[in-house]
Amino acid sequence: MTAQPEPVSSARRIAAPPSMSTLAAEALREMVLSGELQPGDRVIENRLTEQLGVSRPPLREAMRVLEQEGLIVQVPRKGAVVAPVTPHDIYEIVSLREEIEQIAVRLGVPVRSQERLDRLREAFADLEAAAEEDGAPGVVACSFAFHLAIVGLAGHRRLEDVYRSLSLQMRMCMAMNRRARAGIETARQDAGRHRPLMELVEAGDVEGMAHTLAHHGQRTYLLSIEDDAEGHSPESRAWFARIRQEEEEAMRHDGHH
Amino acid sequence: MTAQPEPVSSARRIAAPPSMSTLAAEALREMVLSGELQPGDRVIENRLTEQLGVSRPPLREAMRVLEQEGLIVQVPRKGAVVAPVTPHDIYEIVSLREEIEQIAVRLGVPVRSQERLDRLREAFADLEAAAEEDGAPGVVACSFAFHLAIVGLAGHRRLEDVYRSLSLQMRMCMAMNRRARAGIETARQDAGRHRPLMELVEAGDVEGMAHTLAHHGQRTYLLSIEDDAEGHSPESRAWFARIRQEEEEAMRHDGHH
DNA sequence: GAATGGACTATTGTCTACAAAAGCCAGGCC
DNA sequence: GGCCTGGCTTTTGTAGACAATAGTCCATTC
Repeated sequence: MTAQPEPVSSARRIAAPPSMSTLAAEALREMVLSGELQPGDRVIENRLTEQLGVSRPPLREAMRVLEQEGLIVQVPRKGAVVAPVTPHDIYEIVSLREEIEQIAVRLGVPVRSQERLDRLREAFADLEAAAEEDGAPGVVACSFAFHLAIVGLAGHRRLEDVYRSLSLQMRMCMAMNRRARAGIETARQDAGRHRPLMELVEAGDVEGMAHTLAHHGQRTYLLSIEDDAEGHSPESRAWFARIRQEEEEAMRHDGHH
Repeated sequence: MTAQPEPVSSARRIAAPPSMSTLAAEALREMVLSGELQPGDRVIENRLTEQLGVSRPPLREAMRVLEQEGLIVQVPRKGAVVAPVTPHDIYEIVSLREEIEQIAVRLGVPVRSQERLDRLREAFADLEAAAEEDGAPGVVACSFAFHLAIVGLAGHRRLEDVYRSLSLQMRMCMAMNRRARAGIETARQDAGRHRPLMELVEAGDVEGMAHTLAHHGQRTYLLSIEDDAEGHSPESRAWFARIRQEEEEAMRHDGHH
């Protein structure tokens, strides 16, 4: 308490020196999310080391992280592939993601933490800016960031981590080539729905939030998937049927108004 | 078909050749769960390599996995420590764990998948056997396995993975020396409460399951923590207060009956 | 006597090299 | 002609060594 030998405390916090393994993880993640690597593609270690300019050990650590995030799967002596996604997987990802949103608004909206609200407002501003300027995939990232900030209202790190992981997986699904257009289109449609969400947050309307999120736009992208008969489970089939019905009802409602 | 140089085809499926990194992860996880390593303890790589008999690269991969599981935290150039747990962390772990149980029974109990029910019955049998035979920590592991099997009814891999991770963190908390006794004691108390749960599952009573799980015994162990003023957040404080009140009410109810 | 500077040690981050297993292709045998 | 079998290639798993950084301790100085 007598003397602090290091007065560089305020700027220090931000400057975290990123290790090679962390950088490799980010790069690999980006490759998956951008669609450069598609579900089912093999992930060869040697191939990537020269591509990313790192050695194999850090790359392997990065792959272990991606595996935990659900973006790739590793089979012990056979190698790794980008996680294939079946309709059942879509069901798991989206249903759990919605459940977590519900939990988060229930926990977080009533608290009204200024710090977290500011973070959300910032994400909202970014989203609106991105929606106006470029019609590019930047909107997708901002949309996910906005939703993440909503979940962040709860101040529940573990809840947020799970949500982040699921969002990554959902983005990976959207990057599958045949769906890509639908994904971006969905994001554009959603852009208009974010303002009502923001207003509900400001008003502290938990019920409204829960209801709006449950019928939020990112679902519409699911309708492009249903046809695939392969990889359905009984649960996923029933769930898709329910979603489709709800969406049709919502669209009919929109048409009538 | 002429001659099988390796007639071990049926047993093969089970015998997945575990790599050193996997073994290291299991060993390290066991050290944390048993309390040999306690929250806050530093995890030195060299120290562990000679202890576990593996080299550093696989050990580092193992640590990355444990980090994702929430059992250790790594700071870039400073090293790793066993994840410290504050009351707020306890709040996060237990509250999310309960939410997931609720989701799981809602999704899983009505399905009545024979395969998953058999798995649950097996876990229940193991638990009862362990409860009768040894009064040791084997009961704790079986109790967690039983709960995991309940969540498994949903057939929702991602839900199950999150639950598994949270259970590991909860076991780690229980391994903190001052709470250890309370943890095991709790497990013993719980043993008697598992049969009703099992019966509700067999009866397909979703509401009953949800209610019983919400007031299930593993909460009682939380009462031994509340005093710690350090590391509370507003959310955790309110939550602990609510739990304590509910538990007192339940105990009073038990006393009156 | 206390604070500051520097050197040292301990520890992490990374790379190259080696060993083993799995898949593949060609050649031979039935 | 088809299938097995042998070796070869590719790829993964692991080890040991080197480089760089952060923390620590001691000596020196005010």
